[in-house]
Amino acid sequence: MVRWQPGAPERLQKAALELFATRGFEQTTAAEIAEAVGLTERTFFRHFSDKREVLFQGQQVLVQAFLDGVAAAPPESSPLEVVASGLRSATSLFVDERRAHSRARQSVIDRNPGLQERERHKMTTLATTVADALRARGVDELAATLAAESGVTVFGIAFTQWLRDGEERSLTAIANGVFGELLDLAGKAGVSRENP
Amino acid sequence: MVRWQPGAPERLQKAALELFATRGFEQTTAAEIAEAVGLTERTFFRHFSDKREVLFQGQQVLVQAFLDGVAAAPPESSPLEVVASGLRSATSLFVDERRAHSRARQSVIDRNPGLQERERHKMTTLATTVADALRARGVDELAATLAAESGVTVFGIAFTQWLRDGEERSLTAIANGVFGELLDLAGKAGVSRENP
DNA sequence: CGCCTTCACGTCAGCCGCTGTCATCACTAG
DNA sequence: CTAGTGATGACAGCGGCTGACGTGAAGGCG
Repeated sequence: MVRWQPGAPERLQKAALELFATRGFEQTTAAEIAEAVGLTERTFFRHFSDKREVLFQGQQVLVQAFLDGVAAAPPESSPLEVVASGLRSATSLFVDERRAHSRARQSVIDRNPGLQERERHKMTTLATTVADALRARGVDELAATLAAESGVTVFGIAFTQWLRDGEERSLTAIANGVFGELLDLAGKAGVSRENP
Repeated sequence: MVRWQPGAPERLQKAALELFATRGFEQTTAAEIAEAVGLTERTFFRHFSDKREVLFQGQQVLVQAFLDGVAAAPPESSPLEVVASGLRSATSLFVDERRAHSRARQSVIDRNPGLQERERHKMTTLATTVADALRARGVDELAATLAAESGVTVFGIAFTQWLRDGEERSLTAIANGVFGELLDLAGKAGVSRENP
């Protein structure tokens, strides 16, 4: 006789998403989530540092994918080219089968300011980590920060588009387009700066 | 005989910053802040929606300044040029006399993850507002979002540099340099994209 | 002058997020 | 068989935050 069912964190995450989707985030207590899978509130907080985190655990694989892409870039690449490589690696994680789940999750986040705060925080963490990786490649601090932040911005915009109703392109394709648009915008502003 | 001293929100903000700086954010209760200025915890939460907000009220003037700069840009400007105009307007708010206060405030924020989350959230709000202003000028959504987000990123990086020890340039000058570096980075990535 | 409304605040009760502490008990190494 | 190990339960407690209600000074108005 097993004393506990395995996979407590995963079960909690699943139950939390379902409850948040139906009742709303604030109307769901941590104790209710725990009870839904036969655990106690105290155990919930042993697996997740706070109530919001139950929706964000798993972002580490995204960070790692981005980093892998950065590492895969040729040594002579410019900072933004390195970031683009990370972007391709990170976006390739989000295959089409994950779109429905991502939509449900994002819908919950979009309805709660506190969750949006946490999401931005995670993106910032990602940007900081990527910037560190760039500096480790020899990129100076300002360029590294700018390139990393821009890459994460592109990811965020592309991800939002990926979840839109009717969107069928892959996240990688969308991100590539957004990245190109960014270069385009900078190009337009750049020429007018050179010829004022 | 006046029943209450005027300027309760300002007094609370001042006391909060001082207490946060000495004891730390988490070690300071809302009741203590209120008591320090002769008020109750309940009144604290009447002026600030939550404990963190006491450090962020006042960001509205920054948003407005950014918007004013956007509105002041010539109609034929490219999206990033419009954003650069907003950037100049926003950064001009931070005169040298404010540097000490900004440093103290930032020091408190940098020591608490929850406050960092809130700060990022405020920056995102700013970016969204600027993007709306750009779209109102006829910029398409993707370009508006990218340009606004890039502008806020530049602001954030420049602001951090402005607060560094030994830094003596104006925030506007720093932001202008960071903005130029962004265009430069994009230029380098752009040419290699055209000639792969 | 008296009355009445407004408005900023106080008081109180209470929920919930989150934490420290200690006990419990299947499982495992020896 | 015994001594951990590790995930969980039970419980007490603090602090953030809210709703409801009361209170008194300031100001408008007849």
